[in-house]
Amino acid sequence: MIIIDYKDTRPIYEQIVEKCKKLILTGALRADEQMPSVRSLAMELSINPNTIQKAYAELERQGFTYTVKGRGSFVTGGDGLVRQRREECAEQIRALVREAMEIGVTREELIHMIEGM
Amino acid sequence: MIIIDYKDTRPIYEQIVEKCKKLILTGALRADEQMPSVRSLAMELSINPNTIQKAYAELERQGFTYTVKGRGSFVTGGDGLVRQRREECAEQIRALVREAMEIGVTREELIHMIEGM
DNA sequence: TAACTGTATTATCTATGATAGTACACTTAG
DNA sequence: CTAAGTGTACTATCATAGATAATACAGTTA
Repeated sequence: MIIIDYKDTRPIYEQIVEKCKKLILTGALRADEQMPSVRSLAMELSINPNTIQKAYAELERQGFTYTVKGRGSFVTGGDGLVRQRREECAEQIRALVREAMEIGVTREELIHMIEGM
Repeated sequence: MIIIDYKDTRPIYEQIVEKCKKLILTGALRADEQMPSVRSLAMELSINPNTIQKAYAELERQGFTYTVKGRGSFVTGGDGLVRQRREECAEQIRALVREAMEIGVTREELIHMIEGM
């Protein structure tokens, strides 16, 4: 289920891309499963089809989906995406940890925080 | 030193706010130290003074600086800011860790990663 | 064939960011 | 006191990105 947050400053198509990526990575949308059609999703979210198309084009560009003209958009198979996302996650965490350390947070505090989750 | 990245999609004033916050939190700009004047910084970065003013207003709104009319803008003292930023950092890390775990990364892997930094 | 897919194009509207120019009140060095 | 420096406020204008609107076309499939 996709919900648009109109208070969010980020553009709608970007929110859709991010939400779809999460659904795919968590397995909510399975490999080779068909994505909702451009028009139906636009109708469902009460937004313009062009906005959905922009989101879908970006998803395909990033390798999360593939499209067959006349048939629809489908979720890319394989776990390469998950591995890729893991690396991205790791890099983001590293960057934040670096920043935290710069202002005096210790390794121990961070580890303790993660252990307590 | 502040450098504007024109490839960055974020607005200039936002980049300036973020950079100043980092300089303050890391101690590069010390408490009660005077910030560059709106006009001089605008000149230095070759951008409009209004853009600097917008960034400075935001910095003050977030409590990072205080201003005295006719004198200038100054860095806020105290370590309340650092504590606040620590909390923000922690929350961001928690969110990322949650996401990482959703796609199968284990606590142990994360902790090992941090220990190795 | 009809109804569905994705894709492409053009035009328009809106909001945001940035610029430009000016003005005013305050502080301070001279 | 004056001049030059501060922050602040305001209006107008421009550029761009995001979103909408309305069509149109090619491919697929029941």
